[in-house]
Parts: sequence; C-alpha cells; structure tokens
Amino acid sequence: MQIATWNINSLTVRLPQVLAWLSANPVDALCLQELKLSDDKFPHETLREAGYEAAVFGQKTYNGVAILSRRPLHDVVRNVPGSSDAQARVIAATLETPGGPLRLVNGYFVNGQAPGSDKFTYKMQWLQALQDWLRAELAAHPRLVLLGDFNVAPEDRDSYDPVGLAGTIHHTAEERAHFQALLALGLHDAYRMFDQPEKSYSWWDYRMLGFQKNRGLRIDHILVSEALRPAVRACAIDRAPRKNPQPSDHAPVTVTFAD
DNA sequence: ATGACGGTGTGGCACCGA
Repeated sequence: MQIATWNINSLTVRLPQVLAWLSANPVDALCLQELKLSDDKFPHETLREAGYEAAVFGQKTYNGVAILSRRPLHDVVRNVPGSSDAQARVIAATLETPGGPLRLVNGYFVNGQAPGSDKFTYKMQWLQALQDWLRAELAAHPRLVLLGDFNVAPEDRDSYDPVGLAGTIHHTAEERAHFQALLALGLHDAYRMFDQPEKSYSWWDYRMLGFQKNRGLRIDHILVSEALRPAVRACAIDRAPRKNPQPSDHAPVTVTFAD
C-alpha cells in the first residue's frame, strides 16, 4: 500500500508528467495540490484510462486539490467543514484497504507570504481551523493520513539556509508551533521515522539554479496517525521529476505501508 | 534590498507562489 503527495503547480501543464510518474510509480493513491483549474476542466477520463478515479476540489487559477485513487473513494469532504474559506485547499476521503478504511486528508496549506502580512494572519487562522477539525476527524477516523504541501519547514534541517532564513516565511516559530500542534494530536512525520539523506528537500526555487544547487526546503509532508504508525515501512522523496523539462517546483513524497 | 522562474489571466504587465 503506497500513498503519495505532489504539488504539481498546474495540472494542465503537468498532466503528462503525472501520468508518466503514475506509470512508473503505481501508487494506490496520489494527492495533488495546486491544480489551478476548475472542476469542469479536470481530466477525469484520461486518469480513468490510467486506472485512477479522482475526488476533486478545483478552483480557477489558484489552489485546487484532488485525490487520485485506484480504488473507490467515499465520504469526500471539501475544505474544513464549517469554515468559510473561499480557497480550495483541503479535500478528504476514505479509501478501503485490506487493513481497514484509510482516511486521507489532502491539504494545500496557505503560503503566508511574510510574517506580519494579512496573508500570514490568514495562514495562522487556517492552521488553527485545520487543527481544530483534525482533532475530531482523528477521533472519527483512527487510521488517518494528513499529507500535502504544508508550506512549513518544521526544523532547521528542513531548510538549505536555516540561519539566513530564520524567522522568514516557512521558518517562523509560529508556523513551526502549528506543525508541532499537529504532531501533538497524535500524528507522526513519516519521513522522520527513517534514516534519511542530509539536506533532503521537497521544493526548490525555480530561480537561481535552486535545484542544481540543492537550495531547497522540506515543506511537503506525510503525517500518519498513531494507529497507522506501526504499519509504515518507508517514506521517500522522489527527486527525479524535478529533473524533467518543465518540472513542478515540488517533488512527490511517497509513504509505504505494510499491507 | 531586489530579482531571479514559472503559471495564469484576457495580458502587452500584474499577481501569486515559496
């Protein structure tokens, strides 16, 4: 059983790369962020031919999230229930697996631009609403995975320049406290359950040869609930798609569970 | 301090991302 997350920065542009990646990495489910298209433009048919059905929460131009799955999805929820968020940033669904139902919560977390900005305030409010909802969601669905583009580098080792970038967006104490609060709900960073290469990142700036110089951040995460933790076998970042022509600035991250 | 790259929109640059 494999679940992956990938911010593809426009599904319109990246659909061929998504199909190629799924062909080489036939994961059970792939959570996408930054579709940048409305629901009516979503390529259901093409993905179905590749063996995946999709639960979609699209938005024109910005944001947009989807869960692709080889098996049926049910109990789909779009955005945090009760929130009045105008942006399409969360989609949750349940996947039936041999080990029982698996609740997937796919998030495109707010960027936040800079501490002190209105967007940063929105980020803090958004993170709080997510946390409040997840507490209940975890109680209802013990086997839960929270994954996506968190837009938070949780620790200094998750940044190429933790000193120079200290206190800037993705690196602030407030953002990191929110990440820790998610862990405190009983979630575990699957990537850090294993020995990993140093300077492991999931995003690299398009500019200034960021990828070539490995000037990146680890901001795409897969958190697993306590009930799932014993079943986690591996977690890896796949840097290969970042070497494609016209790559996304993010790399996919995959978690492997024992069946 | 700024912009560098890339995507989208109805564009001739502005906005956004991270």
